[in-house]
Amino acid sequence: MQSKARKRYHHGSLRQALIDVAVRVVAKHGIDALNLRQLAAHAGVTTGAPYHHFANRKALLSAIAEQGFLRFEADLTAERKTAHPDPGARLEALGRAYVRFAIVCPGYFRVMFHGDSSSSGATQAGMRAFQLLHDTIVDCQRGGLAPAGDPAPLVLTAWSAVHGLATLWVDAALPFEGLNPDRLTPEVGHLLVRMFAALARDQVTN
Amino acid sequence: MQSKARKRYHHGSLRQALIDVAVRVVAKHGIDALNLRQLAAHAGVTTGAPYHHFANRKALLSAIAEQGFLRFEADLTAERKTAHPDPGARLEALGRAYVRFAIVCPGYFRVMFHGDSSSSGATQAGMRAFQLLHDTIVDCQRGGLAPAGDPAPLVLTAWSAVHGLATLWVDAALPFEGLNPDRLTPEVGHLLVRMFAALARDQVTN
DNA sequence: TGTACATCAGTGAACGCGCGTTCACTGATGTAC
DNA sequence: TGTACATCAGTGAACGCGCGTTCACTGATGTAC
Repeated sequence: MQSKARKRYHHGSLRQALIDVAVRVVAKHGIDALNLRQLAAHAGVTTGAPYHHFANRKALLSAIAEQGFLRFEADLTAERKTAHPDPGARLEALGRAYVRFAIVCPGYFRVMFHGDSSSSGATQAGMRAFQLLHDTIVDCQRGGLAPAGDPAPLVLTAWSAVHGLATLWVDAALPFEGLNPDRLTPEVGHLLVRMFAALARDQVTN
Repeated sequence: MQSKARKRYHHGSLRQALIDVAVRVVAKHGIDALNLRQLAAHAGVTTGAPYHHFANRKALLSAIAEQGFLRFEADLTAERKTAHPDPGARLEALGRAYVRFAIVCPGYFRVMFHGDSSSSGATQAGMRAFQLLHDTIVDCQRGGLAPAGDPAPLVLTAWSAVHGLATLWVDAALPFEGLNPDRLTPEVGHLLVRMFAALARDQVTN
């Protein structure tokens, strides 16, 4: 279909096509390697064409970040609608969705967190994703599955753990052999949830 | 002393001076903004001079990463030599040292984890730092301060949490108000250690 | 159903500059004798 | 203690190119009548 589409003078969906190619390039070679001329070439279009859709390189990155955050939020929100036996399971699913997003869409992930893009749409979607995690942890507290009190440290700990795991993965910065994150990722999520619950029980006992 | 030193034809320690300036630039404006000409200018030297110390830009980044990892390792190792009441306290101190390094030296931190530099010196220092965390967690297990069994998930969880916290901080990617990481960072470390211990007790009880 | 015209989204050539890198040179430093 | 010479670490000018960005243009599309 690409070969047919390429013949047409008007691309039809160049904006999204550019974003798609860009995400793939960033995933493979990092943000620095992103270059509008090659991008246009990959999309089968001349160098000037992208400027009908993005004011400049930075605007493209902003658009990618915004779309990334929206998809990210959608992934997490989908998890809320899935039936989970209890808030603990939901929390674990949220964490896994977070890491999964980074693994499946490393291009988006990189731009979202290193693109220096602070579009309001992006921050808002990021905030909503965070709120989801926050609410789930509060639900855990109510159900006795997380220690009572100020939820902020719990939220930050969970957020840091999944973000750290995702980041280490995407940056291939796990400088140690014998550790297989692919296998360990679910275990980490499960461990966190079990630890929340254990500390909650501990509090009740004391 | 800079003004005096600048008059001399030979700089004396240009190599380190360049690294120092580079780290400051990266801390402020990111790796992409690092540029050898400006760097030379900041160090009070002409454009060609850096090439007597670094083969090219990439070599400079590698040198920064390597030095960063060595300092990082030294920071963590120093914590091992400090007297701590128990392995749990040592683990907590290690975590705080990790995050502190990122906050104090964001320039090094960025290059270490995004510089695409994989010098063997750097990876080896990174491995030793990781080993330190690993050993401390095993000590916790022996002391009943962490759940028994395969330490790998515990290690990865702890590593992810501190790395995530550090990364979120350095990237200023904490997109939520009302959360003050400066205050919360020690709490996160403390929480993790307490959760390890709680889950350990839980295992004994069952 | 056809024609005129505005608008949109491409083309492709060119501008221009920032920045990595090179090179012939020169001043300073250290070492042999 | 002084002289000759090798070597190191600067200078400063220039090369060259990759890449963002612009611009006059042209082909396609949609809408009014």
